[in-house]
Amino acid sequence: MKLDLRNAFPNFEIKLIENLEDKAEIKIFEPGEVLMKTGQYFKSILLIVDGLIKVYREDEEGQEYFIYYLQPGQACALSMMSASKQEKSEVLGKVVNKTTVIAIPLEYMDQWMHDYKSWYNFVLETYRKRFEELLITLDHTAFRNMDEKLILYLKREQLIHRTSILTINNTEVAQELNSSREVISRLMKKLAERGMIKQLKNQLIEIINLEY
Amino acid sequence: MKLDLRNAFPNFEIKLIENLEDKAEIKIFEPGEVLMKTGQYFKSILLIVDGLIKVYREDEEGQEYFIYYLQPGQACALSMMSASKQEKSEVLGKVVNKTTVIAIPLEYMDQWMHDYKSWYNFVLETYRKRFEELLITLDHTAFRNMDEKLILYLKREQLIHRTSILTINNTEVAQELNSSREVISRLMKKLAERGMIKQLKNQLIEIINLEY
DNA sequence: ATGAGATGGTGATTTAAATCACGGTCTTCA
DNA sequence: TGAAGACCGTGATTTAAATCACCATCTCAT
Repeated sequence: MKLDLRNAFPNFEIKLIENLEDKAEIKIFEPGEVLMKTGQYFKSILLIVDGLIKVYREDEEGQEYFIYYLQPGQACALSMMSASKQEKSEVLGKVVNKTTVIAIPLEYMDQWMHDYKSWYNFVLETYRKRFEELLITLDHTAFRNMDEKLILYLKREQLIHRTSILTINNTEVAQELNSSREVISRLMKKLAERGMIKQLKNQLIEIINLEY
Repeated sequence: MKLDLRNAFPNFEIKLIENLEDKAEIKIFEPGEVLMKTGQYFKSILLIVDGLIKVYREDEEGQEYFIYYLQPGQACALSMMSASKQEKSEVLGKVVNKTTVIAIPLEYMDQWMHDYKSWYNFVLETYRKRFEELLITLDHTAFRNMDEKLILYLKREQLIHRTSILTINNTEVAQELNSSREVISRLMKKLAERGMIKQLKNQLIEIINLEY
């Protein structure tokens, strides 16, 4: 099977792409599957070629708090950080859309950092991006009330799915925001009253305008 | 002035230490001073040789939410990540104890990654450590009630200062936990009732046992 | 078509936390 | 020494959110 790595990772050098095609194992995941589990050892670095991954932080009771998305051209930062030692995953990664990842044996991490400038830049950029996303998530969590968190959540969804019609399951949103279904239900109603969203049939909502 | 860099960074190669002594600018900060401001451009990578730094995330109203400490032998991860582009600081760093830092011009970052294995390891380890600390902070923020947050806060303080007698200012704790003085005051009283702490004179408390 | 299971809406109640209001106790320094 | 300023404690009230209770839909497989 031939992958279009150039498309997903346009900044990679030709040599690196060739090396990737040679060394990397291709894995396909279906929606709902788990890409990485909390506590699981990383055996390889994971690069997302296609699809969409949702990353969560879990607490002891199994509550799954949403932290960020991973998209094509991105990588699981934690799998990279574990390169040297045998480290466990600190997060849970669930497949949203059918996803193609390439898994690179950990030992190439350091070697390629040395050999390919584009890999070096990619790794540092990955760290920076994930760190910043985490800071933003922390902001939302620490400084915002639930109504604002919900609005920010909807904005993220709209942005990531590039559509103003979202399939939203209140129960799931509640879990991901560490709230409860009833609260989300009432807040959704308020957003609709404020004209920010329109509640359609089923589990569909239309985003009208999420700016206050 | 001669710095004991070997002591603060025991894993650095001799050559790297020599290079550091040559290239780095030494800066001394007094308690209360600001090491890095949110929005400020990084001109250099900051390594902590001695002292203690408290790092905060700020919201628009200037609320300062505590995220983690930086200690000798550690570095400001964000200053490293900004190495390539001109990036602004996302956090606020305040000096707790008189602190000595060495400031390294950004251009050496990439060069040394190439030249010194110990620098490479240090940078990756810094990223990993900060990322993990941020995840832990997020846990506390997302999953814990204020009483638990306070207990975790006190544990961190005890650990970092290596003493069971803490100088605690309720007003400040409230700000750092994004709560209010009154709430902290009442929770402290409860912790004292449960025998977990003892409230001494002034702003002193003694940690007895913070495990439930 | 119907009953099970998943989802959603909503009133009532409880709880955690924030806020208000006020008075007390230190420290300090002119 | 005594007034200002920085803390702290605590009752009362309000607010945001969680929880409880219950019923309404919707989906889907038999």
